Amino acid sequence: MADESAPQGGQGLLFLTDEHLRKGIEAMFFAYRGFTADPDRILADKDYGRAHHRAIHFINRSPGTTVNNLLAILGVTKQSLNRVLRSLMQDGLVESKVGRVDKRERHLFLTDAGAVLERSLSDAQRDRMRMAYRKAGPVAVAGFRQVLEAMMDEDMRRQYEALRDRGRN
Amino acid sequence: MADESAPQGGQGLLFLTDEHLRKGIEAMFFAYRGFTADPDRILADKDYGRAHHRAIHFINRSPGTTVNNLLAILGVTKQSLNRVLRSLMQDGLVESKVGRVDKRERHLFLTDAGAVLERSLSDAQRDRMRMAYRKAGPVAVAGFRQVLEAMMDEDMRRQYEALRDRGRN
DNA sequence: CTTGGAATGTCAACAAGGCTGACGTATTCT
DNA sequence: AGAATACGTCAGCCTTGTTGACATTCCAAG
Repeated sequence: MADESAPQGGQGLLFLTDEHLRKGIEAMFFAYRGFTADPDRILADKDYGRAHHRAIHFINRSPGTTVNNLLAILGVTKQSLNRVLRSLMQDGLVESKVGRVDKRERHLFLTDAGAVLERSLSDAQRDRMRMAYRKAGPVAVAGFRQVLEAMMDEDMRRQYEALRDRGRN
Repeated sequence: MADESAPQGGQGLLFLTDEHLRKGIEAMFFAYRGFTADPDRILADKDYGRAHHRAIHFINRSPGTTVNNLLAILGVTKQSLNRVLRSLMQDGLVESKVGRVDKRERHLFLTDAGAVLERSLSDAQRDRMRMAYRKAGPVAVAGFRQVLEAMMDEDMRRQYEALRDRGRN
């Protein structure tokens, strides 16, 4: 579908040469650094790291999510996540509530203070994203998303799309 | 330049909503996991990690580069890089030659064994990239690259483009 | 020519944040 | 009642980032 490679006159696969692919790999490497740079700067002052950011992001995204849920999304072990959650709860940025229907579950929420931090982090990251999007234009952005989605593993893509759906509530 | 936003009938900036930007952020997060997953698997067997991969990649890319040079590209401290280089040299994957003109400098090269490992790593990563590119098509790929480049910091972009040029030798 | 500063790279020690393994507790399911 | 699930925690390990201290080399000013 959408085979727009024809215009390149018989060389429709030029974009698949090793050289071209390597440039894509390096672009990914450098861009990811830019992608995380702004939140990292904010977090450095506060004794938090990227791990805290990820937890805060997805708790904000899906308030009331369970620990297990978060584990699956972040792709880390519960011991690792627990270390992060413990410090966030001690500092009053995240709170956990015992589940009403299943009391074994803990549902996670940002406190007001947590929401403030989340906002400052995501503002910084969105600003950069917005700049990049504006500079590249909507057609490029559509392509950007297409390639990223094609790069994910199957199970990652499922989680990514589940988030996309749930985003509406 | 290239303002192709017009076709969306007055809503040319729809792709800049917070919601849309957030999806881009999450796509970046999940895609990067996919991006590193294959080399990580290969390296796990060998007592090496992502840091080793990065060093090997850029030494292969620019043979004879100095430690300082590599430092700037990788964006880590020299002490951190040194640990990685030491183990790679002990294992005979990388060798360093004292500079002829400036004896303070060490010029880095992959050995044959190092080149073999590099090949297996970059093959794995390229395979995934190739799949994604093929699936998305050349137009999407062009957009992908445009957005990534717009996401980089100024100095990263310079390094990225310097690599691009030097790639021809 | 010497000497002091800058540049380059090495070694040591520490912290963050991954990991595995083992275990305890509360709750739910069969 | 017993097995399975969800969660928390302790202990210990590894990778990979950090800073600090130091050796070597080069270069330029005196």
